Amino acid sequence: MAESEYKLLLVEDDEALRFIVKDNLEQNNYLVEVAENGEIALELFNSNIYDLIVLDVMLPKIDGFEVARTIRQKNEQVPIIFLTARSMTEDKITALTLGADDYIPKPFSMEELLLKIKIFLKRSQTHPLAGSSNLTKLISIGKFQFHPEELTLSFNGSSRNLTLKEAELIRFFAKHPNKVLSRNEILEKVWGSNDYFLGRSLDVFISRLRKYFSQDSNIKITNLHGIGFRFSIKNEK
Amino acid sequence: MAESEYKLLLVEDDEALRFIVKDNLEQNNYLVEVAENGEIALELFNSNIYDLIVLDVMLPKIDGFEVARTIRQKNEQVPIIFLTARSMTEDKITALTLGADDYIPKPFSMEELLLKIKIFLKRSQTHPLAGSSNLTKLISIGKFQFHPEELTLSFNGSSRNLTLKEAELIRFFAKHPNKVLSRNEILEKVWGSNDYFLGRSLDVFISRLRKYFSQDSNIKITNLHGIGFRFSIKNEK
DNA sequence: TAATTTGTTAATAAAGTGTTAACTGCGGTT
DNA sequence: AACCGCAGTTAACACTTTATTAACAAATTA
Repeated sequence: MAESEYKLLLVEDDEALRFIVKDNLEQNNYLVEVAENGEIALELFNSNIYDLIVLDVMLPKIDGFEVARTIRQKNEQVPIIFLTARSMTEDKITALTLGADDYIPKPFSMEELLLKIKIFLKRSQTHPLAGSSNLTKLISIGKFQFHPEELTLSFNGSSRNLTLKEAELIRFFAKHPNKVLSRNEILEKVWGSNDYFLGRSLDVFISRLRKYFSQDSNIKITNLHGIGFRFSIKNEK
Repeated sequence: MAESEYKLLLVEDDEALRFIVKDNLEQNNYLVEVAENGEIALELFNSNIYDLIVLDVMLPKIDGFEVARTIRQKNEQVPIIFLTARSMTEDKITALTLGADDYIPKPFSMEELLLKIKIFLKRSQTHPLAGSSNLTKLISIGKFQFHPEELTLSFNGSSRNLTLKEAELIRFFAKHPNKVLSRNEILEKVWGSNDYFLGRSLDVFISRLRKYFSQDSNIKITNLHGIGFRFSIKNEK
């Protein structure tokens, strides 16, 4: 298995490079989603939880800094690694290196990128929600708004409190929408271990989440007999 | 005998090289299918199950990266070994060198290729369905689309749910189309063991699959009395 | 034709799931 | 220290889904 469970967002416009870097990151057990421009990047960021963002500065339309600024309004912590051209002016580079973020000049080696990613992820490990990820304040799930920090799930003005495990399970599902997740995978990642009774516990939580999300018929938790579950979000038109 | 069980796809436009490499791989007990360009490669990939892909980067029409990207959309795990020309730009090569995928600069030695293949196959153990490894998201079987992860078989817009065993059996057949498979082989690979009653169980499943595939007269499961079965797909013109 | 193998449907047994409620352990209160 | 409230686990029970076994018909082989 060897799952790192970390989810990264890679923003890069050059197609070949994007493919190679994505592929390499995946081979190193990161979950990677890609955006080829700033708009798509922000869209993705709004409805997903990422542990780290790799961001090319030179992008069509909205440039990398602009994207970073917008991201920072919603999330002050998620590490951002900028991919910069060699031609960057001194002041911009120094501005970058001061914060928690970092930069890598092109052309770069995968070793270098992997190493920096590793360092950042290690550093940003401390937070209340056990598991792995860094805190995004708000995640949209269908008609709902999920606040991992607040442990709330709100919809249509009203808000419901969640327990820690409920929140972690929702977060895990939100991280892998529309994907078949094995019982084993869920238990390992959310509960940390896996035995018969925890499996039943999972069923109890599933049952509860179904109730919570029942107001939005586009959100479903489907069981695949003998395998696991799929948290699916149909985006309506 | 000496069946390696591993099935490879070799994509290479140079005819002589293609022939030599294929021959060499076969000498080493790999099942090898070849494609001379990206289009054919993708076509083959759509209706076959491969354990590893050897992919020339320089191809007519669609280049190797483009092929790889398309493959990765459907299968995140299958190892890809790139054959690259020396002329590649620095950053792309360095980006490649680290991941689980690999590259081999031309000209290369067969030893080198064989060694890398061996390493990759060992690492990416081809697992049963439930373990979700090297799963292609979608495999075309005649008019049908088979989704191993989702456990569905769809055709003409409508989709039917499969059980785990049904899916495993279909997957096994799909990997060895038009080949005679002994009862023993099927039972060992799909059921894990072999006794009289499991044999009868297999017959029940065969019967069911025949029903599922009956809408496409080009797909047949033929019994060879006293021997086993052949899952055959006639490609229409 | 007799024996064996296969095709098919139905019956049975086994495993997995959905749900509610009871239990357990723990931190915080009185 | 006894009590409370709560989150998470375990228990219980009904129910669903799946795989295996049984039963019998049909086909094949010797």
